[in-house]
Amino acid sequence: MKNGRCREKHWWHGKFRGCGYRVTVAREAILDVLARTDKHMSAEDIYMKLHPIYPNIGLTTVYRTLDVLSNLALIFKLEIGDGRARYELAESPKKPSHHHHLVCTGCKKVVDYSDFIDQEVKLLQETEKGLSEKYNFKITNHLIQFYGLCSECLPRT
Amino acid sequence: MKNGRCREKHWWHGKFRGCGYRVTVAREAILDVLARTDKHMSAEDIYMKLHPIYPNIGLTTVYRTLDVLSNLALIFKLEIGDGRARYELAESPKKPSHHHHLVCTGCKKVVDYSDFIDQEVKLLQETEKGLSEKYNFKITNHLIQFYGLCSECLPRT
DNA sequence: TATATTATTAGCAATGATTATCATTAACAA
DNA sequence: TTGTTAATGATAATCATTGCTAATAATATA
Repeated sequence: MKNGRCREKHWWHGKFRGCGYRVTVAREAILDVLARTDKHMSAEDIYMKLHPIYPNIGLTTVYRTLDVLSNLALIFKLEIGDGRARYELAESPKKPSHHHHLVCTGCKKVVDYSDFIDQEVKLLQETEKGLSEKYNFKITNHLIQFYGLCSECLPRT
Repeated sequence: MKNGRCREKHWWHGKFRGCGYRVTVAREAILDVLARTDKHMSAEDIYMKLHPIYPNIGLTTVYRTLDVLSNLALIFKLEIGDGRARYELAESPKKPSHHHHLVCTGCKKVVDYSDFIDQEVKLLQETEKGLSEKYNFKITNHLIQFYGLCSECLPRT
């Protein structure tokens, strides 16, 4: 059975090579960490998770690798307003492909949701079209996030 | 005729006092700068604008004041993803009361839009209600932003 | 109006996430 | 196996923002 731990070829190897990137231990390890969690981890979270197993992978490499993986669209960078970026795998069997985020401003936990996503996407498309024309923008991206307190943080306020 | 320059009492004086804040030159000057622009300015933008007139207002004070004004909900803090927060007056005759933002990733210009806002608000309310119940969150806020290139930045790519 | 109280401020140092530098190491094509 | 060159790790640098502290100014009170 396949898993992310062994060094056999994964589908993304082609994507790496096709873009002139090499397949390295650090890159596989970081992808692997993100593939094994449903959390939204910061660079340092990933570094800490990796360190016991790969003590020679530095924080700088984690940042650089996350940047590469972002550029390859293998992962998404997510800013939740606390000045520390989080990352999540772009495609995952665990999560719906198109989703938005619900962020707890207490513990910074992020929940993926895809409820109402069809209506959201529909409205987004209309809005995007309208805005493009009216303001003469080439729109490339959007961001929808809800902020609040989760059930664990709420009692603590 | 009233304007923001003279030191006569403004409606927000009550809000200041009611919350135990004092009305100071720096606070009025910063509110005034934000009231006179439709741009979305960073702390340093505001500092630079203020400096020729009030050379004794320091950058630290600008940050602190923006924080106070944010807490009083007189202004909104706006993060556009470049690590530098922008600020805008919460209520202004110049801009629609409820609006979202269209951000140019080239020059970081921010356009307020309120097109489609009614549908957006309606959907947001439904989504918020649904998410609150399903995930047991107390939702306090939301963020909708579109990103793209404005007509000036597009040709430069 | 003069004075006491205490919030506010300026200047500077410190923080903390992220990025640049550069000598060394490792992928991988041949 | 080896040469080329991308990738790495350690450290220093950056940059927006915040902490600190003595000095100042806004307001309450006499």
